[in-house]
Order: sequence, then C-alpha cells, then structure tokens
Amino acid sequence: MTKPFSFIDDYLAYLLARSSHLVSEQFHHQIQAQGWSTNYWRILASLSDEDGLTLTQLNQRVLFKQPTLSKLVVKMESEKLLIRQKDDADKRSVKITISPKGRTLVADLLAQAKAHEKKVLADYSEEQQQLLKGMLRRLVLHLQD
Amino acid sequence: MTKPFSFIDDYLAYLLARSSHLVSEQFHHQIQAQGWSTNYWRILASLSDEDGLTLTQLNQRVLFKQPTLSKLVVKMESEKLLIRQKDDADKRSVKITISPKGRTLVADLLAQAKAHEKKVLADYSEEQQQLLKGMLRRLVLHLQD
DNA sequence: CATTTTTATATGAAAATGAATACAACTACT
DNA sequence: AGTAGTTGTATTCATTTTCATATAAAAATG
Repeated sequence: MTKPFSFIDDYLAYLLARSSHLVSEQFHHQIQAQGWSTNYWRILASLSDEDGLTLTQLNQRVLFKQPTLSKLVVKMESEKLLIRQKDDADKRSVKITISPKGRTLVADLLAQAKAHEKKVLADYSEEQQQLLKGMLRRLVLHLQD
Repeated sequence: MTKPFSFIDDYLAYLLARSSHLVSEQFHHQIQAQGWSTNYWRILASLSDEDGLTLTQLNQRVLFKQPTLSKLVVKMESEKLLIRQKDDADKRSVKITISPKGRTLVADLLAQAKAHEKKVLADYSEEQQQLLKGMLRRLVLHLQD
C-alpha cells in the first residue's frame, strides 16, 4: 500500500493555507459587499479582545508587515474607527484603541463572523470542533517563539 | 465557568490564518535566503504533483488571483523554470509545464519542505499528524464547491 | 553619564497586487 | 450557420504592500 496523497494534499503548510483561504474567502466577500475592507475587519477583530494595544502588539496578532499596519491604522484613525495615542510610559509607542464608531462596527462584524463560522462548522459535532481548534491552538503555541 | 478563550483564539478563521502563517513563515525565510521567491515555490510545488496544468487549473491550487498568476508564470518562463504552450484542444488555454531547470529546483525545494515539515511536526505522533491533516483535508473538501 | 545598541513607529520609492476590461476562442441556442 | 453568452488568458491602471531607511526614544554598556 503506497501513499494515497499527492505532495500538496499531504503537506501541512498547504492544507493550512488552503483551508484558511477557503474559510476566509466567503466571509471576506460578505464584508466587502458591505463596503468594508478585510484588513479593517482583521484589525478590529484583533483589538476587540484586548483594546489599547501597541502597534507592535497588534501587529503580532494581525499578521501584517509593520509598515502596512502603520499606514492602515493611520487611515482608520482618519475615518474615526480607531484612536491612536502616544504611550506615556514609552513615548515611542502608539497605543491603539477602538473608537465608539469602531465599536459598533466591530460588534456587528463579530456577530456576522460567529454566524458564518457556525455555518462552516455545521457538519461538525461540538467535540470535533473543539478537537480541530485545539489542535490548531496547540500548533500556534508550539510555533510562536 | 465562562468561556476560556478570547474571540480570536476561538475563531476558526483566525486559528487557521495564524497557524498557516507561522508554519509557512520559517520555510519562506529559508527559501528567500536562497534567493527564491515564495511565489515561485508555491507554483512549482503545485505543479510538481501534476504537470501540464492549465493556468486556470493551476490557479485553483495556488490560491492567487488570476492576473497575479498570469504575470508570474510569464516571468518564470522567461527564467526557464516553466514552459508555456497553447493547448491544442482549446486554443485559449495555456498549458504549463515544469522545465528541466525547474525540475531540479523543485526537487531540491520539495526535499527541504518535507524536512521542514518533519521539524514542525516533531512533537506529534504519527496518529496525531494524520488526524490533523485529515481534519484539514475534510474541511477543504467541505468548502470547495 | 556619554556612547552604543536596540526598539517602536513612520515614510518614501519601488514592487506587487487586483479590479476592471479587452480579446480571442469556445459553447449553446435558434 | 449565425448570434449570444461564456470561458481562458492577458493587460492596464489604480491601489496596496513592502523594502529600506529615517527618526526618536529607551536600554545597555563601559
């Protein structure tokens, strides 16, 4: 009995990239149809858990290059979605907070995201969902140092 | 007992994006250190399993936008890594084949990729690896229609 | 503490990307 | 066959992203 899968279908990096792509794709369309950029969503979602992050801290969650995030954040501030303020403790740092306008937006998007995930995982039992997420969490923890 | 995870750490799309990012990151650095673009790697890897794909077919595996792939493929042909030829059956189509030069490159990169994956999954038992990959494969199948 | 090194963010020029579209070839329908 | 719609690829142009670097502040060093 030989290996049943082609390289690509047995290559973890590809399976992750592909599933990530597919899962996000639909939802990104949904967001874009409402006139929002997916970058905005990613930034707001990352801030939704823990507000007042530094640009660097935010950058670690949001998976952008630093100059990209820097510019996006300035732009989002100009659209009143975020507030940027110098950190008093370290005057190089910029602390980023969601504005009230941003909060209402992210609340809406979070609800949509949860609903979308529910659909994506509709065929999975609660145990399977936790198993999948748990394995991914473990992988992330394992790799991020 | 309340929910132990923040939104982001319990959101499948994020877990996938993050783990995908982390897994690929190191390997991409490794490739870039050798002077190769990660886009080239993705294209060559996708072709390694099944040569002579059409641009559209290749595009489905490689997760680029069509104009991006179109340009990359022309560029790679000019560097003698690929061969583009009109499909006789359908003269709109371009069939893409790996050149001999491309073959030696991809053989090298495939070996590196497998070695890298082995390191990434070093802490996982064979069963766990198959479980993880199986779940991802299932997710991909489930979503790609 | 003065000096060097490191860290946090911003910016400008250059490259990559993508939406829209053009164009050519194929398919379906009448 | 002729026409209308569809599909496969290339191209254009505006936007986005990134590399390289600047700047300023903090930390480390002697």
